[in-house]
Amino acid sequence: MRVSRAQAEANREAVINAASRLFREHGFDGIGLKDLMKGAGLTQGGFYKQFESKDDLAAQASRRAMEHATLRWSAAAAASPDPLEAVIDLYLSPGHREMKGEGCPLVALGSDAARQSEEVREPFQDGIAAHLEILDQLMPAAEGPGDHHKAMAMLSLMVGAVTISRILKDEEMSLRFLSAAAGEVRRIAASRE
Amino acid sequence: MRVSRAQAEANREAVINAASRLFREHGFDGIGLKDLMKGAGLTQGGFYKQFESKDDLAAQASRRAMEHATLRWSAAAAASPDPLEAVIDLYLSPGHREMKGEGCPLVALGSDAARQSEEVREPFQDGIAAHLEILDQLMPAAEGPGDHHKAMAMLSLMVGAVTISRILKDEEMSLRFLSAAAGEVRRIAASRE
DNA sequence: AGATATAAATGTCGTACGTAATCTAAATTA
DNA sequence: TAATTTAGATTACGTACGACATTTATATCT
Repeated sequence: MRVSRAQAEANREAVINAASRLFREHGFDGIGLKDLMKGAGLTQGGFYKQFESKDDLAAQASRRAMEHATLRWSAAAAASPDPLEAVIDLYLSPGHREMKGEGCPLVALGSDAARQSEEVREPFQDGIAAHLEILDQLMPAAEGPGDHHKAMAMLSLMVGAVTISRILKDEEMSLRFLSAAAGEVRRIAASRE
Repeated sequence: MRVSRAQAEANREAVINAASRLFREHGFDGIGLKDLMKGAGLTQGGFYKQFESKDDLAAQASRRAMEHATLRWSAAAAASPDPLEAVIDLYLSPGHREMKGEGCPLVALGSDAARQSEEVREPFQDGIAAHLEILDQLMPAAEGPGDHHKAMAMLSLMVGAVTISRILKDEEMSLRFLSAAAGEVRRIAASRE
């Protein structure tokens, strides 16, 4: 049964949103079209009326996820008198570690993404660039334009730490990775040059 | 057709070695039993005589991969007058970035590993601990016993940087992530306290 | 030589992605 | 408004491949 154009558009959005969560939870290869569509309350059949392929959906869902992550960072930064500390608290926290489906896509899908097509990697690249811009604005001494040396190290450190903290079974060790990373992120931000 | 006990053991080793490479190249869900066995020159039929399940093989292949990675670090460190620099050169290099199948399992499978069973995560945890020990020995001022604060930050930074550098399509940006990470790893190692 | 262990072949059953036919209601046109 | 066209959604299907089990033949070991 056909639905209104507006409804169809809403359905498409729902599929992208569901996929952006489900891919993060199960990996790109860990979930099929049937369950992706079911996650949006639809059936598999209509999929190819909305998307070219699973890869196409993966690219759109990745973009959505990266944009949400960027927004979370800038919202947290804007809402706090100490923006850098707000981002650190948000990201290097046990809460974020548990948010596999809603957390940072670089953590949930980073090693997966490296194996994907260029269409899927592109939104990751754009999101990474956006994260670097935010990090640069959080630092006291602005860097040279387009340098991003410190921001790159901070982002790498944060992504690596949460990734490792999700692997570890040892809860204490997992938490120590997060706080060690938090300490060094602060140090990098504060360092001059 | 049966083969000698020694041959059977060699076959099992070959499967584990092939799997440790193939899982890193394709992800745990990205390759099936048939191709894993073919990678060792065998057919699928004999699989369950050698392994309990795919998960069992994933755990053994992950352990093999992490142990190899640990050995590569200590070998590089032992062979150089500047051990820390040797590890940095080995790890934060374009060469390692391209070695998806033979490189660090934390980079190739990090976000995958976080979704796996405890049997698979355990070898990752053991390998992470071994890496921390090596890093601590590379630093001028030894840390308090069992602290590993700086080593944790260094490992997180290195893993995150190579992961991100593999995602990026922009070659220059990818290289800058690696050298930014190298610079900050040196800085962390040199920092006192 | 006989018992046994093992690799290979084959089978099962579920699910993967993608396609096609069908249905229904919205959109378009007259 | 009524007739026609178009398009979103559903069910069903096809082919391939997923993990895992069973059977078969043969080479090794007692």
